[in-house]
Amino acid sequence: MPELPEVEVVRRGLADHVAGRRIATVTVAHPRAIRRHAAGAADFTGRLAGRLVGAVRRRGKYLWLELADAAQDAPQPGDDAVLAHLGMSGQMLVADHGKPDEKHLRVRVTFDDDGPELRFVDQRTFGGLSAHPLAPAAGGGLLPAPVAHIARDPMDPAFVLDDAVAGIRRRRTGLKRALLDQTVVSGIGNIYADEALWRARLHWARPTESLTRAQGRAVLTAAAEVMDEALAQGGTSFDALYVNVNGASGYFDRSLAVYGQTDRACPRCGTPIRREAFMNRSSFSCPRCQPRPRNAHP
DNA sequence: CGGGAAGCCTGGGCGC
DNA sequence: TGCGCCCAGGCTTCCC
Repeated sequence: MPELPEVEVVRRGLADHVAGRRIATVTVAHPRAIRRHAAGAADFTGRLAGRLVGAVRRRGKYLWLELADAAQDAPQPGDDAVLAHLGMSGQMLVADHGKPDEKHLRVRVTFDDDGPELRFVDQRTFGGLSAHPLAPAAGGGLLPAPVAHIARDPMDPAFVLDDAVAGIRRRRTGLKRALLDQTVVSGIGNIYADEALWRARLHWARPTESLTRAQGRAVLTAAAEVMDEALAQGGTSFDALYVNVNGASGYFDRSLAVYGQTDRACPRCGTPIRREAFMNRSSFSCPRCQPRPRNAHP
C-alpha cells in the first residue's frame, strides 16, 4: 500500500520523467478517478491541455504537479496544479505509446514531445486525480485546497518533531489512531504505524493522554527512521519507464518486523507476533515488547 | 468541534 | 469447479 515512502518514490519518478514537458491531451477513461474534481471531466482535461508541467511536490501521501505556461514562470497563487492521491492501489506509470493499456487504466496524459505518456492506473479506485488552484498556506508555501489541512510529514525539512508530539498528546484517543490522523502528522499508514510502535515498544491502544513526551518523540522518530529505510530500498526498484508503485512497499516487505508477520518470531525477543482487530482491520505487534496497557483506549 | 464509524472499491484467497 | 465470503485499507462524509 502506498504510504509516504512509496509516494515519494513516485514523486521522484515524475520529477525525472514528466517535469518540464508540455501536456498535449488528457483522456479520462473512468470518471470515478476524477470524482474529486467537482467541475467534471471536461473541465479537468481542459485545465491540463497545453500546460507545461513544473515542479512535482508532495505532502504526506498527496502529490501534485504544478502547471505553468512557460518554463521560466514561477508558481503564483491561483495557478493550477494537478493533485494526485494513490489511495490503496493507484499507480503512476510512464509508458511508451505502443504499450497495451492496463486493465485498470483510468487517465491517460500525452505530451507534445511524443515521448512516453503518463498513465494513472488504479484497480480499486480509492485514489484519483483533480485540478486545483494553488493558495498560500498558513505555514508558508503554496498548496492545493485539499492539502491545506494535511500536516507536514517527517521528511519535510520544516517538520518540527516536538510540535507533532504536542499534537499527538493533545488528542484524546488511542496512539495508533493519532499516528494515522493526517492532520497531526502525515504520511503514516497502517504498515509504518505498526512498525514505528514496535520500534518504540508501545501498544497501539495506548491512550494519548498518558503518553510521555519522550515516548511521543520515540514513536515519531521511529516512524521517520523506518520510512527513511523503506525509501532507501524502494528507490532502488524503479527503472526509466516505470514510476514505481507496485502495490506493496517495494522491497521493504522483507524488512518488516511485525506488519503481516502473524505467528512469526519477534525479531527482538522471539515471541510470536500477534494480530488484533483494529478499526475493522488489523494491528500487528509483539505481546512481550508491546504489552497491552491496563488503560487501553477502546 | 472533536472523535468515531460507515461507505467507497475490486481481486486474491479460502472454505465448502 | 464454482460460488460466496472475507480481507486489504486511506479518506470523505456523516452522526453524536
